[in-house]
Amino acid sequence: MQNFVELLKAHGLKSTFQRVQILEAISICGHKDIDEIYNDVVKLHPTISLATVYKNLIIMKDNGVLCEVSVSGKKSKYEIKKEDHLHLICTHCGSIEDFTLEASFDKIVNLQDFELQKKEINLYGICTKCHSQKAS
Amino acid sequence: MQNFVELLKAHGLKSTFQRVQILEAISICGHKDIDEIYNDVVKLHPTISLATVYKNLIIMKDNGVLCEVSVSGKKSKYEIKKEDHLHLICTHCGSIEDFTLEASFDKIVNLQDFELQKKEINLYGICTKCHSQKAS
DNA sequence: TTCGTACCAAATAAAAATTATCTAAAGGAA
DNA sequence: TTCCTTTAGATAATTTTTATTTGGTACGAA
Ligand SMILES: [Mn+2]
Ligand SMILES: [Mn+2]
Ligand SMILES: [Zn+2]
Ligand SMILES: [Zn+2]
Repeated sequence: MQNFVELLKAHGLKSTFQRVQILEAISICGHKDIDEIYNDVVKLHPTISLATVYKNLIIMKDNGVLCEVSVSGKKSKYEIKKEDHLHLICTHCGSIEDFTLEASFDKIVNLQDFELQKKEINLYGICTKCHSQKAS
Repeated sequence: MQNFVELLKAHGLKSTFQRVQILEAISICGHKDIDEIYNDVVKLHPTISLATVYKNLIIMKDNGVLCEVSVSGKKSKYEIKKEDHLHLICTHCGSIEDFTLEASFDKIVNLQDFELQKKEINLYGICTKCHSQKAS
C-alpha cells in the first residue's frame, strides 16, 4: 500500500477518488486487466463507468504511473511502474509473478520451479533507421 | 519462401489457398498484424473474408505453425514459428527485428545501434502451484 | 465571494475489433 | 470419382474500445 495521491501528483496528474481506487485495485495483486480492475472498483464505487477506467489506465500509462504488460492471447495486464523486470506467466492459471532481472540470462532460463514453455522477449526502443532520420 | 503446403500438413492442417497466402504474406517481412495480412492477401484473392483470416491465424497458432508476438499498445504481430528469439521493436516506426538469443543478457542490453527504452520479458510456462495440482 | 477556466466523471452513443452461425464449396483419402 | 470432413465466405452478433455530451468540482484571479 503506497501513497497513491502523492504518486499521481508526482506525475503531474490530479488525484481523484477513481484513480486512487484503480491503483489500489492493481496494487493488491500486482497485475490486473481492465475487467479485473473494473470489477474491483465498482464494488466500492457502483456508479463508476468502464469508460472512466479505460481513460484513466491510458492516461496513467502515458504519464508513467502504470505499465502495460502484454500477454499473448489475453487482455493486457496493468501494474504500478517500477524498475524493469521479467514475468513468469503461467499458461494454465494465468498467474503472473515478477522476477528480478539481475541474473544473467543463463540463470533465468534454468528456473527450478517453473516449467518453461515459451520465452517472449521484446526490447522497445528507437531503431537505427529512425535514429538517423532524427539526426537529419 | 518455404513450402507452406508441406508445413501445414506437417502440423495436421489442411492446405488451402487462403492459408498458404496468409503464410506467404507473413513470410515476406517476417512479422505482420491481421490488417497487414488481410490487405496483402485480399489483393490476390479479393473475396477473402477478414473472418477467414482471423480463424486461420488462430488455428495456425494453436497448431504450432504461427507464433503471436504481443506488442504493447498495438495489435499482435504474427510470424512463422521458429526457435525462441528476441525482438527489437522500434517505438517510432514499429519495425520488428529478430535477434538471436544465444548471447547473454548483459550482451543483449548493450545494443549498439538501438536506443533501448523498455525491456519486456515474458516467460510462459506452468507455475509451481499448477504443477503440484497436476500431480495430485 | 464570484467568476472563469480547466479538468474530470458518468452516461450514452458510436466505432472498431473479434467471434459465431450457417450454407455452399473445396480438400483429401479410399 | 465418391464420400466425408473441413473450410471459406457472407453475414450477424457480440465484445471491446473510443468519442461525445453534459454537468460537476477544484482552483486561482479579480
Ligand atoms: Mn510485473
Ligand atoms: Mn520474430
Ligand atoms: Zn499456474
Ligand atoms: Zn524505427
